[in-house]
Amino acid sequence: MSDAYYLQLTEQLRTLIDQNAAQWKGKLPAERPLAERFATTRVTLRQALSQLEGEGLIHRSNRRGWFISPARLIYDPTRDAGFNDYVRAQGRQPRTAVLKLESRVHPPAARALGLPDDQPFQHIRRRRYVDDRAVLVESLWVVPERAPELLDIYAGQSLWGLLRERWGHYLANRSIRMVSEALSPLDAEELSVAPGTAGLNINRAIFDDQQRPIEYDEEHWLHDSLCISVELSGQR
Amino acid sequence: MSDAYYLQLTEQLRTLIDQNAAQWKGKLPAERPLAERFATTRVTLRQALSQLEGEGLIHRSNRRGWFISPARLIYDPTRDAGFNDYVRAQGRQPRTAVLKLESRVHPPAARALGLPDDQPFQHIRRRRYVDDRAVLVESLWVVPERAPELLDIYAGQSLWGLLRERWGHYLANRSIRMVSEALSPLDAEELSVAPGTAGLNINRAIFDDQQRPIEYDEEHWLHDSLCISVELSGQR
DNA sequence: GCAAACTTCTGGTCTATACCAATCAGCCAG
DNA sequence: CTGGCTGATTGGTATAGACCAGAAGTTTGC
Repeated sequence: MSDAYYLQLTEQLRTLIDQNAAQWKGKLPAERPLAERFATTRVTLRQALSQLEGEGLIHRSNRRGWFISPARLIYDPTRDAGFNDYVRAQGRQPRTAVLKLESRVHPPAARALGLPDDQPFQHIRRRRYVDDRAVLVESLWVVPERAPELLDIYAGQSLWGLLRERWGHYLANRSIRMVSEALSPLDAEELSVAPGTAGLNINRAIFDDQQRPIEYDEEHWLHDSLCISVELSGQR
Repeated sequence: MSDAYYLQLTEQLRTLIDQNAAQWKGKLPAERPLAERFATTRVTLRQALSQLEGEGLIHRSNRRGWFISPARLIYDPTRDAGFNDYVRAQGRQPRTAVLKLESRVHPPAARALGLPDDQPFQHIRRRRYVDDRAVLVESLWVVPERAPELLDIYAGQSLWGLLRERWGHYLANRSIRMVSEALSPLDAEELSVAPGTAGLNINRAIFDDQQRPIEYDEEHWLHDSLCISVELSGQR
């Protein structure tokens, strides 16, 4: 094979990680020892590590080092099962941190819901974890008339559950958009990753069964932490 | 701002590209002149370019240089409108190249369709273009009983159209899986991009209205060339 | 007039080295 | 035992220079 050295390195690292995952407890050795071990420079080593990062095998957090990525979370954005149920059903531990609660305008949400640009929303920003790893940040923009006093009540529970139980909203129609992205500096910081880390942006506009707008949802996921899965029946 | 220089560079390049897109006709100047212009090294410049690549603003092809990426294709993997219709409806020019026609086993397809591992399939591999840019490669694995002589007939047209018109199959149930990935060396080569380029892997298992397996589909897209969009109604 | 051969340009890869800032582990004082 | 300080470690960033192989453009030769 006349492949580039960093590609060979990628393969060697892959098997090395595979073999030593248990004893390393999820964290790779430091870059300098690793580079020395393979008789190369950190630059080339990092190129190889970045490959594995792109595949979703490893990731880095802050400046703390390289970590082995857990299995992807299987996620169906078309269903309204709550995040918590989802994660637990896959034998993982969910957690949510509320970052912000405020009332504000947000033209992108307004447009997606067919409302005027100056429409105010109740804005909830939260960060979600799986097994103590932050995997996404999201902003929820809820139409105030549909859920009065939401901001006073909300404390991290399932929003869709709340909408259903307290205000009797059934989320019937939704329009979903998914785009790969590079995380913005803000999103990256809130997820403790480097700016520009690969991410997946999922936006949802949700209406009730009478086509009334309920909420707009902007999610920013780490690219390696989810596997989108949709089951459909009926001809389309 | 105390940001890293390469992040400032990213911003400067962004505006530079924005202003000169027309006169450059989609192709950026070579790396060396660009690096000199910003009084830095190619290494740092490439770091900035890679950021913009991650955002989907620019891409590179082969060793020919950096190019400005066109708008993303809006794509609904749950509908069975053909690729050609799709692309044309968005004012773009579709094209398909057939890379391979053969009969072979493929355990992943078999498993997804609930068939034994040694089940043979009719395998079609094709590359698809939008406005002469290769944006995806895909492998289709069709159950032979459902479409006899497919390999003799097939010449690049819409497969789903063929299945419907010639064999009367209505594709009723499907299970779709989407995962971000790094393109494999093979996929990367067929798309004329560097190995490990960011991609999006979309797999579909498709059944008819009697739950009989029809085909399995593995698509590998360039990450910057599509925007997934799904419209749903009815509670789920 | 056209195809083959050659040259130049360009991105892809790699080495060696250096400095900074965040992190972490260990020490020390209260 | 706790909280703050400190120094070593580590990832992130950057410079400077080099070589290779593929792509593109130009010249040559029939």
